[in-house]
Amino acid sequence: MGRGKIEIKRIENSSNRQVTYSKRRNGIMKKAKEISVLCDARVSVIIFASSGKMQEYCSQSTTLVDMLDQYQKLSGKRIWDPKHEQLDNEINSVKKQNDNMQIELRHLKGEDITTLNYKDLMVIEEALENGMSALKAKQMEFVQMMRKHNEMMEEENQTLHFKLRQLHLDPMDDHNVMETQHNHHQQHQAAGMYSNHHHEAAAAAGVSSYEAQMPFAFRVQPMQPNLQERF
Amino acid sequence: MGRGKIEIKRIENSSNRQVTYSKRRNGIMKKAKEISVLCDARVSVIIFASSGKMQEYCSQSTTLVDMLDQYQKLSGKRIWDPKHEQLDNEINSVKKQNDNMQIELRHLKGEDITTLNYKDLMVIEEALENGMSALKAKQMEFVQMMRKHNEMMEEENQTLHFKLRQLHLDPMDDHNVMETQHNHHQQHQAAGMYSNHHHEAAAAAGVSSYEAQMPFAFRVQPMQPNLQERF
DNA sequence: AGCTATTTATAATC
DNA sequence: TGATTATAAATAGCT
Repeated sequence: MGRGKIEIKRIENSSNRQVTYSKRRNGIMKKAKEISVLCDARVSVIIFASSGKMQEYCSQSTTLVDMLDQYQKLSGKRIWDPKHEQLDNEINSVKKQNDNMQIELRHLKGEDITTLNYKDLMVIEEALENGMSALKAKQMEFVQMMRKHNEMMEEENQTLHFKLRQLHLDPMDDHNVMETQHNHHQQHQAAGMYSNHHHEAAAAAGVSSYEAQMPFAFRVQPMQPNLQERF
Repeated sequence: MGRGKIEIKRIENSSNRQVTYSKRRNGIMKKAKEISVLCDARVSVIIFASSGKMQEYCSQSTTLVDMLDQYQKLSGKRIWDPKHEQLDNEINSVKKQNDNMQIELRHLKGEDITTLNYKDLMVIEEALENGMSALKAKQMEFVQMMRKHNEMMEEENQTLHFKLRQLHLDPMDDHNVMETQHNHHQQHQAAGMYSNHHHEAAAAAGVSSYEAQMPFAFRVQPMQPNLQERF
């Protein structure tokens, strides 16, 4: 129905194809609307262009889901169920993984091990020992970081002491010294389990006893700001 | 397109309506096929007559389910049952659990701990220590079980030695003694890492040196049959 | 269901 | 793209 008759086969000219697609698609949609009105029918049309663009029509009186539900009933074909099955399988597989991990986790935490044989226990022991040694290595990193930090503080401390001694007659400075020493005690407590490492570091660095007992003194800004929040 | 023009509104004459439905339905299906061939399009048409009768068309190259899947993606509308959503949620929740467990597991194994802060490390350390101590307790159970078993063997051993001494002139018995001692050596090797525990146990029990060097002798049936397979 | 006069869709063209 | 138009196709009303 046009200036010339055409064969029903793929239109090779891509631009012609696009034009024809658009015209005929509109035609189909129009026909779908018409039949649904004229004949009281329910129609669903979904159409994808080769470009991937989609267009749909669904009669006013109904919804796609309703139609598909009825389609399933009448055709006996199952639209939803394969999808359900797929999801069910996925759930089961993931749950299985989950259970296995949970068991492994509980074993590593020393739970539910009463039924294990000796070989299983050996495997767990090895895992725990590996974990523990990696952990200790990481903890040691922190300790080293702390030591280094403290050493720097010691140096700064000494420098500041020296400068202070040169100005020891200024009463304003004396006042400051008292305040900073008060702060220092709070910090020392906050350092918690690492305060003793600090002393070791001081001893190892060969500083005097008096200076070793003055950690963190006179500090205003932390030299490694991010260090604090990691502890 | 017919002998007369018609208005697009419900055809009241039921038999006319039925005839028109049939003709136009065929027309739509034909058009659907044509556009899918001419323009390389994928088309799905589902149509229900007011009588309830259904007819469908779907392009050769595809399936209804595929089209609906793509429809969902492109339109964002949800076709699939609420049940699907439920399943999807379940999958996501289980996967999340899964991920968390995996992370915990890796941490306990000493993996991926470089980014952790000190508090996290302490938590892991505590878990590892708990696990280790539970493990050691369980291992100790095995050792105790083994000790007990060995003690019983020692007793049995002594008894049998005594009985054997009373019969020492019988040449048939002498022959038996040689055979059982041969067996005993094989068993001793098979005991593996626990052979030394056995000796300790024997020493702790206060048995004589000679008897301590004769473990598992003369045994025909294991006294705790299930013990074997747990090692 | 077929037929056919007529309307409608659309291929070619601008 | 969009409009036009000659022509093919669809189909309403009839049998």
